[in-house]
Amino acid sequence: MDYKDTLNLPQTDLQMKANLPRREPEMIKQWEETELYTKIKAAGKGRTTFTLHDGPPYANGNIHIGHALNKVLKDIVLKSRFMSGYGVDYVPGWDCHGLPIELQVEKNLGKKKEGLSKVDIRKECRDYAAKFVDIQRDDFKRLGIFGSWDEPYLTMNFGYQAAILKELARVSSEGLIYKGKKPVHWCASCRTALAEAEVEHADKTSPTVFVKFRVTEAAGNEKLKDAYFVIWTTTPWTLPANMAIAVHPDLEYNLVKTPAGNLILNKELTAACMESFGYGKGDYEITNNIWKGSELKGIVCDHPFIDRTSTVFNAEFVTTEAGTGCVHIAPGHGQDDYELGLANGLDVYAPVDNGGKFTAEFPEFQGQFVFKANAGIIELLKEKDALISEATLSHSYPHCWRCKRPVIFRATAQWFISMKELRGKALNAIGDVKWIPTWGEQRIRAMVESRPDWCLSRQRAWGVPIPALSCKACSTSFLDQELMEKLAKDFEKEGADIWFAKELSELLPDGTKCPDCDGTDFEKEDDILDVWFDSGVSFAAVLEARASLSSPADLYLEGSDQHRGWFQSALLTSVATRKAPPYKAVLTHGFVVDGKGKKMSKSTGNVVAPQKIIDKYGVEVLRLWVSSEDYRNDLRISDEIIKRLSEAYRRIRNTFRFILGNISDFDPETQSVDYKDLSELDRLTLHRLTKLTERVRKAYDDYEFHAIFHSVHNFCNQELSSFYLDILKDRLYTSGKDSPLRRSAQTVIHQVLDHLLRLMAPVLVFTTDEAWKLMPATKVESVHLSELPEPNADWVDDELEERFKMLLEIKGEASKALEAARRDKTIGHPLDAKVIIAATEFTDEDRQTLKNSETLFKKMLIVSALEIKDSVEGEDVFVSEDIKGLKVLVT
RNA sequence: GGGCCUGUAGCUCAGCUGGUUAGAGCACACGCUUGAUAAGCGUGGGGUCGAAAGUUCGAAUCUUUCCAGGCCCA
Repeated sequence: MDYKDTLNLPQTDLQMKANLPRREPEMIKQWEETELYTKIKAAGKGRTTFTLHDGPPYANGNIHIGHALNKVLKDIVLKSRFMSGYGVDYVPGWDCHGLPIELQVEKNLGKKKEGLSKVDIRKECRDYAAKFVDIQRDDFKRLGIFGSWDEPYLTMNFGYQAAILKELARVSSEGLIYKGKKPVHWCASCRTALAEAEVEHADKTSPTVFVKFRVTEAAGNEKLKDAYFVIWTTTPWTLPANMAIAVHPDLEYNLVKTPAGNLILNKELTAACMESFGYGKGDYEITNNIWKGSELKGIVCDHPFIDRTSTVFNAEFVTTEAGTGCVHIAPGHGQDDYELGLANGLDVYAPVDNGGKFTAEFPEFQGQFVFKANAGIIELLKEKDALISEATLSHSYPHCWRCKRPVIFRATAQWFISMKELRGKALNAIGDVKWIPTWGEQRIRAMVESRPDWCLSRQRAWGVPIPALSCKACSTSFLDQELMEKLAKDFEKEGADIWFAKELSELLPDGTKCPDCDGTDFEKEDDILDVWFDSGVSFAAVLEARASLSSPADLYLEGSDQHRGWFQSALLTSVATRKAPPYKAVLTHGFVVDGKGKKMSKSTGNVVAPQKIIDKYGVEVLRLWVSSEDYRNDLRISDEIIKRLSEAYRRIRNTFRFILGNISDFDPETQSVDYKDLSELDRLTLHRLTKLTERVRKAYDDYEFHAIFHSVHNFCNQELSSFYLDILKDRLYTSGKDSPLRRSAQTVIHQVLDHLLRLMAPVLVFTTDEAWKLMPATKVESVHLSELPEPNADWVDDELEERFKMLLEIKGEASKALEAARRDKTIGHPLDAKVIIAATEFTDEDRQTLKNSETLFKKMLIVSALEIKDSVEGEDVFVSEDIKGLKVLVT
């Protein structure tokens, strides 16, 4: 008879090789077939709900590693919250409207799009978005994420579109919406506004002019009287819209006597300007009159050719890179100009029409195309003796992506949400929210404090219309409350397309009147809403609309870029309409960067695709990566990191496997050994398991997921593999199958595995469930329907822990002695060794403790014999350096 | 250029309100084992805490500057 056959060797169906890429999809299928998620939802009924509201990704393109990170974090949160006793439902969402989809659709259509109506385009966009929702949904499900995948929320659903309009009406009824002007990129040939994404930069040749503005009110500064501020511009055609001059408050400006008069210029730029003006050394004189920009503020000049003044303001954006350090400001034709104008109450003036031609507001040039008018403007400047010099310049200039023609910057009418009243309320609301990490509060606070009014309107096709009316009689443009409310009901049934498809007469409630002139004849306006408004109001469209969710949400969880995105759009719309934030807590994570901490980009070629990791290692390893990193900072990913993680995964899996193999003949119901009958070593393990459970549960509660991975990984290595389990092997393999020694070991490792599986289930969704199903006598069909283990107070034994501390320290020293003996070839396997330990200088108490532990200590060292003596002598004695008076002899 | 954030061994992380020779796991090297074996065990080397200056009796831990990097703006 083979001696081997008498051993109780491990037996289990949990394979050492996980084969995750193949197994995971099978398990997902199995979960679907057994309707696991339905059961989770059902189990949560009647419990306190925990609502994590999903921020909708944009329905365009395949998922990248950032999506995977975000979704896995959410999944870990919800699984752990469910297992902590909350009712949860993960309702995934998609952001479906907006420019990127519309652009892509137009690109795909190519020439075919000529002749297509807005409604046709919208249909194409809807199909396109739906396609990517499907693609992304499959990818997300593959990540092992549980959720209501069959009932996601899509911002293009009719119900959602209706909700958007209802919320718009609600914001409007609060009196927060107004129509104003704002400069946008405008293509005069396509007669449309362009978004940033539609603008391409290319070289263009422009005329450049130096223009002088005569000072008329010197603010008490005599030296400046009749002097001239000189500005430089590459767009002479914007001069009719000049409203001001900007100087930098901290730069120095000097007065220069020249043939063209006394000129005020930035000091550093003076020499270069004189050269540009064609003045030789003797032609000008730089005076000692120097002012800081801040001292020039408030000076008033005359516009060179229009009967209007132009005031000097301070602006930080003024640079000395080119020009004169004095900047021509036309709030209707530039972003900086616009903001400066807004801050100082300047008119957003742009006397240019949709075709890029001057309007009747500037009669001298009415009907002239702006770029053609440049020459005429320059002539006019000459006539008025305002031109100092002119030249041409080739520079990078924005062009229309479609017609490739240069675009202009032009103020157009737009709808806004005013921040005037809202800002203070939003800032207050920020204080009511828990921000994780805490600095998130400072970040969003600073952004809300400084953000301009929210521009709601977009001149595009794919979105929810802003159903504004324009009165044919008096040209007043307005939002009608009744119309919006009626329309919202219609959207619910037929979708937002009807605004574009139907005649106004079919949509308008009876008796609609112009608020200004009581007129009854209107035109539809066809601006659509900024998509940030769409997703912003998801608390209304989703949380308030679904029974399984609650509002405000318990948590929003997104990347830190959303402080300026969704967190803000949701906050503003919610505060505007509900007087309260839409979330109780906001958690942000960093961005995924490469192994060196650099951002990923196609051009750098350092992009890590989740699909590649999944195919090679499995989702489980990707999830482990998410859980191993401190997501509050940026998260690094590289081949090395993933390789390390896959090794860590194997270690954890092997621990599961070893325990499973050794409890295959164990029935915890009938064969468990009482705690009081367990050995000290067993109880020490239960004590430490309890500590681990406490730590891990706290980490879940506090969203400190990386602490979970590190704690569990350490536990598997330190406590189990290299200590407890290593010692246990002898007991498990050689004791009688039903002996108390073996059963007590099984009692403990069964508990250990039961705890570990449940503690890790939110992270290692596949492996824990696979192992769970192989556990003896599990009553719950899936680990995901179980609960996180409670720390068992009866298992805590700090005194025991303290006692073992000394033994473990001595064990470390004994290991060194064994290692030395092994090196000398005195021994091979420790089980061949006999060890004598002498505690010569120990206190009597410690020596007694040690002597009492002789048997235990022999097991801990896994040696054939062990003796504790008062002294030991000989050449081969190992004398400890770390523990005074400790000697070890190995024979 | 501005706001916010980050920078501890090859990798991922600890290191509490400043206080003994900076820790863990993994990886690496060497060895043992072949009764967790595409496994297990042991021992060991490795960082002065991004850099500099400062505050302090004393700093990885506080301050300033600089460098590198990230997000959001300009």
